[in-house]
Amino acid sequence: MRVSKEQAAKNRERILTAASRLMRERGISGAGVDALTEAAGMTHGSLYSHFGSKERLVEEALDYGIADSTLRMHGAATLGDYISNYLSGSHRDMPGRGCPFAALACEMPRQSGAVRQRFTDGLREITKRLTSRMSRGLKPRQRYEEALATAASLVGALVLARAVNDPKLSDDILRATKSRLTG
Amino acid sequence: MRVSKEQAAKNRERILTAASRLMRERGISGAGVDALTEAAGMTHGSLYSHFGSKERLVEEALDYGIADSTLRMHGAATLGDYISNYLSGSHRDMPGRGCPFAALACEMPRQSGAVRQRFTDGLREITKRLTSRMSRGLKPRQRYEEALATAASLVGALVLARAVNDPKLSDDILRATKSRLTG
DNA sequence: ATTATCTATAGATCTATAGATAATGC
DNA sequence: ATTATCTATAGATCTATAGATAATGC
Repeated sequence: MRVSKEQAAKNRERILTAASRLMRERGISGAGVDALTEAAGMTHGSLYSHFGSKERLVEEALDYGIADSTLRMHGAATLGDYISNYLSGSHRDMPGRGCPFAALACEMPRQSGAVRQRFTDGLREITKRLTSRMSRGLKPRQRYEEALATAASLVGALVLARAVNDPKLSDDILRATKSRLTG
Repeated sequence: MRVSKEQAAKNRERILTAASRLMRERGISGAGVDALTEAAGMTHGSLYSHFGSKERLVEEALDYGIADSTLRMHGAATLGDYISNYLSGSHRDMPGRGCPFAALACEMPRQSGAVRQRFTDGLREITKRLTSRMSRGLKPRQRYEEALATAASLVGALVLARAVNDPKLSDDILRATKSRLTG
């Protein structure tokens, strides 16, 4: 049943990407070891040989999703583009490929120190990048605060837009926040 | 083992308040039937005689928490007071008695239609009350959008402030959002 | 010889149900 | 007679471990 080093590395990567996605879709506690490995085409045993425990997989998968998410912001031409994209219907409707901060924030208070640390470091990194895009007219401290407030608005809008049952209200939340931030 | 009608009503209420609190602290999926009834001083059997299923208890407990939360906003003298209170360290540190929207939003996408409906109705009600407190100078539609954007900011800030590991960053998130909304 | 993977299984825990118990309330 | 509560237990599901298997890579 053993596979080549190369194939094993690919399998590890597949567990990671599947975990990163499933966690955002079902929540960390909602993504079981079985579902995580099955989504990567394996049985749960291989999770333990690759990662040792679910908790350590969660740590790596969180980093994986955050890195992806940070890259995407780096890719946006302007802050307005990034905000528009973040608050779009397609982002709302694809949590598995979307912002891990919005998808996982609510569960963080109940996660291990190592997991929360990665979430915190990732948020700090995103904030730094947001800060650098804030109005040049402001003092550094003000730009930092603008960045934090913007991050909170974005996450709150996305989380609420996903939570409500009514598509019209959901769209309103996204649109209202967009015009608040860019208008 | 039977108790008086009066006592039974009290017991039902105690399960409700315990559920409303535990759900906010541990999440809906994290609050098991055993923990919920034990916190009310009973065994899990009584949950089923009072509510029929965990899902129906969740519906009622959500309403219970939302009603409480809405009352608290009604009690604030000004919008600024409400915002200050919402973004305080004590609110952040007491999720069990705090805003159910912030505590439960992330789990809503995976809840039953009935539960999401109550969440949605509750958010609409809060939004209506926020709208009525927005600047008189704006058109009704603008006031509604300001209210939605404010709600998103509040929820996002609280959720992120609870998620991060670093008390300083957590305070910064609350403070930055407060000055954005009131300053 | 090493090791990635699978199978089987342990031991918790979760929601739910059935039936017994015993006090209420007619 | 009704019913709130408890006990026992069913059946899923969850994380984790042990041991077997079989192919890799020295």
